[in-house]
Amino acid sequence: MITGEQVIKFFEACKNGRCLNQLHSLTIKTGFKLDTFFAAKLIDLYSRFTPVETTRKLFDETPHRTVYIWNSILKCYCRDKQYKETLSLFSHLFLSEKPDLYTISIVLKACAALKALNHGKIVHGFVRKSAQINRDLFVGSALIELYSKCGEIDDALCVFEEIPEPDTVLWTTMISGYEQNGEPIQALEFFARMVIAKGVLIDSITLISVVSACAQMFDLKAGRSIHGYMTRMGFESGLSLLNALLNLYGKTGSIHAAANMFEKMPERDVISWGSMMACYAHNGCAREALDLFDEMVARGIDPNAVILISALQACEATCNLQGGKQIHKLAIKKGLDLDILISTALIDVYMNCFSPDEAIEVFDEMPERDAVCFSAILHGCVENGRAGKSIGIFREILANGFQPDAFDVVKILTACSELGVFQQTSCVHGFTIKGGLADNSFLGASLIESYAKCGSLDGAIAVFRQIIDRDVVIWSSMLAAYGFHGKGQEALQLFNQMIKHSAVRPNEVSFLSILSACSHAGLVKQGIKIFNMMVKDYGLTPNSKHYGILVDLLGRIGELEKAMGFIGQIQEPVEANIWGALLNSCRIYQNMEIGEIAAQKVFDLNPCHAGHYILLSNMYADEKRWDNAAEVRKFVREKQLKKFSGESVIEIRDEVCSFIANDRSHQDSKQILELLCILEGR
DNA sequence: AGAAGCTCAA
Repeated sequence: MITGEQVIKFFEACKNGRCLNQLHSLTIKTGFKLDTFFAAKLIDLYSRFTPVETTRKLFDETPHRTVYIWNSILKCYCRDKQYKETLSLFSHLFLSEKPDLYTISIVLKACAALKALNHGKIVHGFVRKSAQINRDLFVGSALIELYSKCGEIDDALCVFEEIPEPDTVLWTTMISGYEQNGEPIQALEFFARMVIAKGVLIDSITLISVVSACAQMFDLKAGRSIHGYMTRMGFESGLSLLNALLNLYGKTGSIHAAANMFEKMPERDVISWGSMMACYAHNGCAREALDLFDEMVARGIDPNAVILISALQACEATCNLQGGKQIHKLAIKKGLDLDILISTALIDVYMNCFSPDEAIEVFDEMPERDAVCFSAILHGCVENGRAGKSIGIFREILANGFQPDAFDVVKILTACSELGVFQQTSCVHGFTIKGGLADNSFLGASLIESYAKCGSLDGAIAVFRQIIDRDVVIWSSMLAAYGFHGKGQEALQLFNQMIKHSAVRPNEVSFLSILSACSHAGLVKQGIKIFNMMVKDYGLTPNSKHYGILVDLLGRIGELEKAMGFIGQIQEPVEANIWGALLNSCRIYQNMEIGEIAAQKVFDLNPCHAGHYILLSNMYADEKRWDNAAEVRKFVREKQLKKFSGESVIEIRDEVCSFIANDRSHQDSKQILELLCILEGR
């Protein structure tokens, strides 16, 4: 017969899990009936050292189950993150046994992890009925955790306030609750309360949350003073705490402080490496982030999803497609490629590296999608000239019940403008009104631009008129809208209305719009007057785009030398099209001298643009310098330069057709007519 | 008899 004392000794020996099998076989061999104490001990040991299934088997074989035994199996499932199973077992337990403090704290933990607030509230109700459970600190901390994980931090505070003498863990749970719920100021205020509270010790876990709160606020000053406090109180060690500090310095852009800390750390884990990488990646040192990633892998540290995301962001920032692809492969190898955050990071990398097809492939394979990844693919498609695809994505966003934000709508309007699709623009307009986004000024400006670019000046005017509170962005976009349509006089009228009858002061963009409108409409004198107004009356500094238009305007009235003089004043690198505009004017006024200078500049800046060579060739021809003309044309032939063709778009029902407006346009029109016939026949 | 709070991305 085995004595109780022997059993206890055996359990002591089993604490490392090694003698577990012997213990179990002993129970079977000796025919020792599992009394409840013994069974409970055994299940508890099994739950620590064996897979859940094995423990479950033992549990199922145990005939008489005490609360202690139930608790062991509940803890086992909870530790294995099988929270739903934990709750389902709890409901079974409830039928036969009365849960104790320990049961309740496990169940509350499962509710918190599942964010099952209603379920948790029922358990809370049960807690309140028992005075003993209600004053238990462990249950209290589980309740606070439940409410704070479910975003109900006020309810968490209510629980906390009811506890007469909260201990360090309870205080810390509250502080971290505020921090996790994006309320770092309250977290620090709570910490201040904790510091002056009597008889409560602050430990390193408390400080982790406090430091994180400082990091969340990007408050280096507060962080430094906490660091100072830590030094005074002797909290200079602890990996997690050092990691939190590393993150603080990283978030506040103190690269040196972070790198210094990282170097001096006695030990580092994945989080240390991840924090340091994120610090580099977010502070414009993407190269260093990737170097660190390589070093980490070389040292045999296994990168997790967070690390891969940081590495992908570093690739994105440096347009490192090769690196991105390598990390993609690694993610596939680790089975992380379908993770929603990894997939989103991959989409961002591919889109930023001008590889929309790869990004779309990643997107198509995602098993589940959230609003963030939809935005990523939408923005990426628009940026990469996949306007048609982006409209499909936008429909998918709506079909999946996600609410696009103003940024998404601005992007989709860019796509509409690019395609020139009036009906789509009009639909999106309707959506902005329904979605309550009509107040957004950037969205209003996008709508104006979109309508104008889709050929509906009336639509643009209607949007403009409906906006009561017009800011400079709205005014500028309306000026630009008149400009697109060659309505120079209307643009000038609007500009006068803006500067005389509104409180809005035109900025650089407004001037660019009005100057461009003048240029398109051939209002040369007015344009030059407005340019002078911009510099003298408004004290704004023109950039190369403003100068470009001025050069064009001066060129039109033959002030070629003056125009060239202005080009000399441009501070930034001069774009090819500015010299191109001057070259064009030189042809009109037959000024070969300046024309040759402009041509040389334009060829240097953009050697592949056939149109500029043809222009020069025509100038030589005008002067009857046939040899020079032929020479230029021969050059174009030899280099196989082609003139870019203009492209037109029409919208038939919901099909978008584009055709190229060159000598083949006849064929294209025929195709469109055929398409029309098919559609009509439907 | 058995127990709690935390750090890297988004």
